[in-house]
Order: sequence, then C-alpha cells, then structure tokens
Amino acid sequence: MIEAWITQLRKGLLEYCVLTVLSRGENYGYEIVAALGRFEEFSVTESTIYPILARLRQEKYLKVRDVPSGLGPTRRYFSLTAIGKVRLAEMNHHLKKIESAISQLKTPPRKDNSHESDT
Amino acid sequence: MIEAWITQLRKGLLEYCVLTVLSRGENYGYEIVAALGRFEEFSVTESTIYPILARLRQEKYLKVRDVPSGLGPTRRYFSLTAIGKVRLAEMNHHLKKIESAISQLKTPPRKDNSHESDT
DNA sequence: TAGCGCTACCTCGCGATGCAGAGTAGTATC
DNA sequence: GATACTACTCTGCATCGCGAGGTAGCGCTA
Repeated sequence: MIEAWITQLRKGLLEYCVLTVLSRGENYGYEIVAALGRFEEFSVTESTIYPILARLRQEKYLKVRDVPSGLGPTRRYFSLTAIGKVRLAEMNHHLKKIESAISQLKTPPRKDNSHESDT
Repeated sequence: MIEAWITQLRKGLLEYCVLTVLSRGENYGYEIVAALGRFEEFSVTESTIYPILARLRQEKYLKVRDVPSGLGPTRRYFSLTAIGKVRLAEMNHHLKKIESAISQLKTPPRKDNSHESDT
C-alpha cells in the first residue's frame, strides 16, 4: 500500500513542515492542520499535529502566545524561536543533501577506471 | 538532535532508495549497503537493509537469484519485478508531489481574493 | 434549560520502521 | 584448528504518525 508508505515518509517530514509553515509567521494548531491539509500528501488531523507542536515547544524551537478568540476556546499561537530558525535552516541543508544523494542514486556510479567490466 | 531527525526522515525513504539502486540493475545486500553508505545521510548497516530487502521481496517487488561467489557465502542478487518497477514509479510520483507541496508551504498561500485581509 | 454544532486543544494506545548488537555460515590462509 | 573476511539473519528497543476519544468555550434553536 502506497498510503502506508506515505505515512512512513511523513515521519520527520511533518516536523519540518510545521516549522516551515511557522516560518511565515505565528499560527495556531487548528489552522496549521488546515494549512497542511490543503496538500493531499500532508493531510493530517489534530492527533498528528498537536504532539509535534508539543515536542517542538518542549525542545525550545517554538514559543507560545495565548490569545482569546471570542469565538471558541483560547487560541494558542506558536512561533519560531531563534534556535527554531536555526533548526529549520539545518533541516533545509540536510534535505538538500538528501535530494542530491537521491539524484545520484538514480545514476550509476562513475567508477574512476573500468577495472570492473562484468557483463 | 538533528541525527535523530534524519533517522525519522529515512523511514520509508530507504525503501525508496533500495528500489532506486536496484533500478540500475540487480545487486546484492552487502553491495547495496555500500552503495547507500557513500552518502552520509544514507549511511546504513546490514541490520537496516536486509529487513527492507526481505519485506520488499515478500511483497513481490523484488526477485532473487543466488550466485556462488567463490569468495564467501553465496551472493543473493536482488532485482526489480514488474510490479516493483510500477511501485518505484508511483513513489517517484508521490515524491514529486511532496516536493511541490513543500515549496508551496514556503510561500504564503495566495488567497484568490482578499476577503481575508488580516494585518 | 437542554441540545446541537463549531472551534480549539489535548491524550492514549497501536503499528511500522530504523538500527545497534549479536549470531550464523561459507571460503581462504596460516 | 584458529583467524579473517564476506554475506546474510534475528532480537529488542525507541520514535513517530495517527485513529479514537475527551474537554471546553461560544452561539443558535426550541
């Protein structure tokens, strides 16, 4: 099942997506779910996002600001901290390297010489 | 720890990498480990690769050919089956969509109109 | 007051995966 | 027989995504 594979692929990636969304400005959980949900491959529910937000916050990558919405429960706005921005930059760096590695995997490795001429 | 994040990122991705490596032609486990190990982000050991190969084979994405190596135990060459190639194509498709989604996440969403002019 | 629906947040428990560590087996060399 | 190298296998743990379920504030209708 491709769907099961996508679930595995998201591991780690969703954390990155949350940070990326927040790099555009502060936002609250419910809206982040909606923002990611616009993309089929990132369709998620609260039970996926809230634990990520909690962990990111615990690790000091996010800070919190509670704002009464007057239209329901208080909204908890998350935004990147300084180290959160650093973290996101590191992630971007690693993702680029991974992309590069994958594109190299698609091409047979260039042996310096042809001391291996099987078949 | 970024390293822990990379570990999470690899979930699902390694399966894709293995299929990609095999799309270049048949190969055996030990060599696949070496092929992936050339890239820092994909540095793995046998205990990571062999379970993937076993699962991929069980799901009929790979077929096996045993070849005595005369230099140790018999080598077990893996190669893509027909549905293995289909699977890899599907994965490529999904990865492209994910890449596209990520690049859109980096840009604030364009509202068709400005019926939402917050700030 | 009671019931319903929407917004918004949080927690529990399961399944899948990556991976360190340890083990098995075949061949060659000493 | 002991050591070393190649090649593959198994066990057990940690982490994450996510379905299911729960709480709470506000507004509407009856």
